[in-house]
Amino acid sequence: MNDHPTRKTLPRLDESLLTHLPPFSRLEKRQIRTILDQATSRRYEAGVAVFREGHPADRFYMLLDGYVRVVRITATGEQVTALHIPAGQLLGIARAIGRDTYPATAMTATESIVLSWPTRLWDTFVAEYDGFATETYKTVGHRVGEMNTRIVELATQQVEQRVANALLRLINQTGRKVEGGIEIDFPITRHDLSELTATTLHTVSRLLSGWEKRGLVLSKRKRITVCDPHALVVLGQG
Amino acid sequence: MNDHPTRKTLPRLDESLLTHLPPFSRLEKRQIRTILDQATSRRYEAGVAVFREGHPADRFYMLLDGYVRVVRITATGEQVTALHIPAGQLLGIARAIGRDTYPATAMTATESIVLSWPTRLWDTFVAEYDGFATETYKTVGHRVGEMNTRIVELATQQVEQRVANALLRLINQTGRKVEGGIEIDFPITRHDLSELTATTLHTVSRLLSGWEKRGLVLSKRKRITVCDPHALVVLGQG
DNA sequence: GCAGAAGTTTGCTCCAGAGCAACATCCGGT
DNA sequence: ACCGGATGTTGCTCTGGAGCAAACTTCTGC
Repeated sequence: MNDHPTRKTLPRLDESLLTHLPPFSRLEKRQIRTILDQATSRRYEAGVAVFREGHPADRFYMLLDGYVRVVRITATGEQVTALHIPAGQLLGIARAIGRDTYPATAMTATESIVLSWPTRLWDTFVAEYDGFATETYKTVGHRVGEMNTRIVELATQQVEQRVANALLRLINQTGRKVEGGIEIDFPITRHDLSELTATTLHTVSRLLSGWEKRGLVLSKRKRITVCDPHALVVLGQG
Repeated sequence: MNDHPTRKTLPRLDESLLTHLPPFSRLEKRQIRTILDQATSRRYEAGVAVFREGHPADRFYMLLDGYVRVVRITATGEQVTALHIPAGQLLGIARAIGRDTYPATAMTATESIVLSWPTRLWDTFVAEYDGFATETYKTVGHRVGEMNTRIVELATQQVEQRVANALLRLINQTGRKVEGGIEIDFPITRHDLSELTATTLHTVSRLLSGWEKRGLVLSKRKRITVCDPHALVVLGQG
């Protein structure tokens, strides 16, 4: 029963799922209906792969709910997180950038709901649906910008700055207001953060302890709340 | 006379300049003629900016001859090289990824010849010229892949491995066979190499000295020849 | 041919942060 | 309630490579 990535062809997907998402926002109800009828809906639990680096890119995806980490795995088995993707974005769009295999692995960070379509529909989507291509390429552009930023950070900043910045980015993308600050909306371990900032979980742990003593953050197991974002910004600038 | 970036509207550009370059290779002579007639040709000396990060992306470019470094400049003024672009590739294609400013600065590494078009022609190119969009997005995809690799390298490898890999990439992209090995085809300083690998020129210098003693490379001022690529590959794996 | 600039080499010191180890804490399953 | 496996904390050591300083070499312009 608890089949790992659960495939569920839901009775009928509601159009409102897509109408407000940028790649589809300019479309008519009828078009969205067609798109949804071609989609496969699937629920993944936390920590499983949606697709894997190097595999043929036979589907593309829209993350409806949850969070996905885009990771690369090195020859020695270490994982490096390249990107976090929040709900409402396309992923696995290798086809858009002329690749026929996925350039990285996508792992769910939380339980997630994902729609997907076979890649052969890609060209149809681009041709038929007004604004789809443009919005997709904006996403690509945004991710290129993020990657650029990551490179600069890795190249020039100290660990403390990188971790501070990573935390800020996470609360920006996925922050949820709680009493006492802004909490990262999904479970994240010290180890996850260390993969995101290219350091060790030990160093992350030490930094968080230090910040907690100074009242900048509040952290429990797999949970981090930022109490003083501004102080983190200052740290992040170095 | 020696006006820094020299603008030269050459008497007439020859069609053969573009016919064998991927974004244009499927086009007819007549179409290429039109494209060339709309282009501005310009020569840049080494070490000048073609366009700058953050400026409005009002033109897109094709590098006909030379090499260009794509760099980002940090708040503290350090430069980080994100990418090297060899002749025959498009650059400054912010428009393709939905951006209206350039996400990075492009600096010539050597004297270079560049064609450019106003960005408002972009949509026309995409619509009218078969294969143009596809090939462009392949380029984007390739660069995304490179950036990903850079991130992984920065996150997991030691300096020696990074420098070895950078050298290998350079000779792959721009290597010229000479007696005794493969030489990087443009002048490159220890400092350039350090910006490419996120280290200091001192460390690069030490590494090169060491490798030279072991017969792996041969380096003069601004010139590096790789004598034993295979040994570098081994070093690069760590 | 000379002066100054640009690029390179090398020695020395120092420290951020990795690596290792040991322990503490929490959580889920039976 | 208990056990075992994740997860988190903290102390200690050690080292890669940054930072600084000084000298050397090669170019460029006058």
